[in-house]
Amino acid sequence: MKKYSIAVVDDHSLFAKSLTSLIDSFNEYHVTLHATNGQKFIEALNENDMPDIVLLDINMPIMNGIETMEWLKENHPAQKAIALSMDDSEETIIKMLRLGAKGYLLKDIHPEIFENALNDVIEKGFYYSDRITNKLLDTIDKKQNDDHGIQLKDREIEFLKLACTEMTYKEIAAEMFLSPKTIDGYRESLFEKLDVRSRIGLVLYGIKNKYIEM
Amino acid sequence: MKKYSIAVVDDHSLFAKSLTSLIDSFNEYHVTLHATNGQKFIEALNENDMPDIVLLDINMPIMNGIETMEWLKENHPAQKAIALSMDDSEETIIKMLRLGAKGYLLKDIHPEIFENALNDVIEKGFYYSDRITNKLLDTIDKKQNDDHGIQLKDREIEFLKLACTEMTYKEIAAEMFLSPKTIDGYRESLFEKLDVRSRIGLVLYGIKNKYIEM
DNA sequence: TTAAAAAAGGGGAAAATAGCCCTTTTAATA
DNA sequence: TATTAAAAGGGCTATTTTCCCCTTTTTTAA
Repeated sequence: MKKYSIAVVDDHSLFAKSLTSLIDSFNEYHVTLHATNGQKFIEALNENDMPDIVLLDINMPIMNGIETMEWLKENHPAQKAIALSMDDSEETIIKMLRLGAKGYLLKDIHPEIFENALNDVIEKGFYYSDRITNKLLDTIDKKQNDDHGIQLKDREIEFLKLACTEMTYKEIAAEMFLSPKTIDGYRESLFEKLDVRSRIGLVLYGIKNKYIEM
Repeated sequence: MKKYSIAVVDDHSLFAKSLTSLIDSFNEYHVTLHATNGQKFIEALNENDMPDIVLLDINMPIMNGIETMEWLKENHPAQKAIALSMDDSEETIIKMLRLGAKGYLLKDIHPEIFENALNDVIEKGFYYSDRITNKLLDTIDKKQNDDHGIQLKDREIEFLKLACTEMTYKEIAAEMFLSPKTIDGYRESLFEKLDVRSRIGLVLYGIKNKYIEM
């Protein structure tokens, strides 16, 4: 019986190695490739012998899971990949699924369910857990209007960055060569767009989404 | 040859199971006990047959690694335990080592080094990695700077955390069962202490100094 | 035990922030 | 070119934040 081949792309060596042991203990699977980031994964790929499933961690140095998924979509659109992450933020999940991930597993999943997930992806082409589905439903409720993700314009981003400092809006207006009233417009429109109710909310959003470095 | 026994205490089932596979593949070690939190670990312990090493995750529901370590120190002071965590915050490391952990491993450690660490703990009684040592040195530097200034009291920290949300001060006062005027006192005193001029400054300070997780 | 300090609370006012509805200017494109 | 959408700006008001100076209560330490 031919075993299905799995590639493990994860920078947490201990986890990756351990996961490999586990997968190799399954009857129908074995790990044929291991890389610590997307870049190394791509370099190690043999175009003529692609793995049946790629297990892709999201947070990795150099080339992360999202970038790797983008590359896969571009270069090997038929490649099956499952995102495997600690990160259950809606935004990340959506990004990965949009890019064609066949499933999104949280790292605290039970080993038996993990094996089921592999089976499902091989047999049915996808695996979506309850938890991920619920996360998505939450997201739909929260922001059904911006279904292509929140795109901030350059000028808005500039304002957001300044709003994340101790400057008053008046000072920000001077800095941006705009009237305080215009700044007030940016503020209102961002409050609406980002679903926050105070400047603190802007700051938290800015930091969470890496518009400002700490 | 007798194998050394290892207990794995970790709520991330997939990781725990995988790690078990890995350890069982080592010549000198095998996993004899697995629990998903400290409570279950303690219940499962056989007083007459303690494991040679306990691998203890920090972040777990119900009873976390620190609490479990406290219990071990109290009840089995000779028990060897290694903290195993994603969390490389100085505070946590220090807490665990003070409680008698024989080592502190980050989950992205290399499998070979992991085996070495187990060997060291068995043979020498401890294992400290470069990275952890450096973290501790960093902390010593920081503490020295803090000495003539910034150490926040519990109640101040509680306030700071709430100030880093979209709550108004009035709402924070209600949350902390204090008068808004008292909250105003905390605010003024923190502004002074942290050298900031607006609530935004508090938020930035709180995030920079990891009083709140993002 | 008593003095000092820290924590809790208050009055009042100026500045900043937030919410709503509106007009003018500029840019985009059909 | 005419139409439209977006960007910039204004007026007004309510709430929140910030600041300064003050009293009472509780803890801490000499």
